[in-house]
Amino acid sequence: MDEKVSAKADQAAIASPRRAPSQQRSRERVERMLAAASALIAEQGSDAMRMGEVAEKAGVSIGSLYQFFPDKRAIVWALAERYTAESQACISAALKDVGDAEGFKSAFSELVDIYYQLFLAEPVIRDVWSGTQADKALRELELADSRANADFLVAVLKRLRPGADPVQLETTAFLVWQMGEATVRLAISVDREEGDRLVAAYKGMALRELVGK
Amino acid sequence: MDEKVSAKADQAAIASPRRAPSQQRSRERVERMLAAASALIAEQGSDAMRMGEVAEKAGVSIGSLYQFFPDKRAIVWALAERYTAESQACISAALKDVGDAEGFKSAFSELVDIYYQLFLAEPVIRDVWSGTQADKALRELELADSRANADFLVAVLKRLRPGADPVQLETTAFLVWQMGEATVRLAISVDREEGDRLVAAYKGMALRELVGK
DNA sequence: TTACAAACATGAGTAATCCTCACATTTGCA
DNA sequence: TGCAAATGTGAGGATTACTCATGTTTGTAA
Repeated sequence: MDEKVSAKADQAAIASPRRAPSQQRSRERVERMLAAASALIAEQGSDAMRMGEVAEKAGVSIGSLYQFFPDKRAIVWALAERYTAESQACISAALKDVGDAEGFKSAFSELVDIYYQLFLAEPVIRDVWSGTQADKALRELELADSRANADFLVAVLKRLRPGADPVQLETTAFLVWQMGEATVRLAISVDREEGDRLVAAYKGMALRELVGK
Repeated sequence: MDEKVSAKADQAAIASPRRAPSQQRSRERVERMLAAASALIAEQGSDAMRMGEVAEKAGVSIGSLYQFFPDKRAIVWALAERYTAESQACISAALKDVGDAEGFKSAFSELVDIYYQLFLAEPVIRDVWSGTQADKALRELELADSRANADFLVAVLKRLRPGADPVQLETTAFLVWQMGEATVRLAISVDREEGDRLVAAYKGMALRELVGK
């Protein structure tokens, strides 16, 4: 009972540590668990995902699941972290070699497309982020991720527009990036045609904002 | 069991109908239930809200709760619907008498401020919408709400820019409105100073997009 | 090879929680 | 006043996240 109380009091607490898999066998089993969770989330959403189903689909016992994941949220978190790392790598790669405004425009446009395709291909991503608002820890992971991504934008923009006010630049970049994430999430929940229009409209809006008309 | 299966199969199903309160006494009790739920959501979030607590706080039995709300989601839905109605009224009022571009600018700016204040003052609102992505029915309510609000914008913009392409206009208005909601939600989850900056940046961005530079 | 500790695996059981249902009480009205 | 419909109740059924006592496998040092 006292355990439950403390869990409530500190909702943002990171899941208490569990053994990390150190043997080949267990590493493979953990992979299977994550793959099973991913598939189930894609089917029904992370909320409807049942720990028993994850275990069954992964071919492990329920106890093994809890050997490596302290609770249900930790599984979602683990998947979220993977996508976060993936997206950051993708962004830094896309923006690394931008030299002028034209280069930025095409790099940014391509970046948005990649994101859009990623979300279209992996409905799990959206679902992994779905609990974002409800789960404080996930919300903060997402915010940190977004800031990190915006920082890439800021770094590039500072090169392109040396005279601009840094605070203004950071605010704009952060906002534009958040808008991009919101747009993509929105785009994949409407029909494809409208989604494409929305993404295109966002691109124009963002570019006007970031590099002027 | 078969009941459970059907519930899973149709996650978006609106909660099965329950008796609507027809007597004065029960109407008051339902109000108390919603007030209790609202207070609990403000404290701990809708996910942590316990039906037993709602009943206790409202001074009714658990059975009475289920007399009027088929399930937990229905309570959240009921609160969400109220805010939806409120916001629509607020928007239509703010945009009703807009005549020219200048009038639109100030009306829009004021509208955003009102929204921002509303979210700042009522953390329940954010929490009510927090499950939005996970809960299909809520997600669709939010989308419908957003479209309805964007339609107000479209109507005004058609008056201000008669020559513009209607599809383009609708896409932009819908996007800008969604961005606004995302901005406000973002703004209240960072510190006040940054939140203010983000909202201001959004206003500039949206107005440039909607009525040009 | 063998002994042994640490890592790993198991699944029946515990606790928390949503929701039902059989029965009691109150209200509006003929 | 009597009665049907509306409302009120809370113990208990059903589901599910998570634990733990116990058994099995693996790496390793003698």
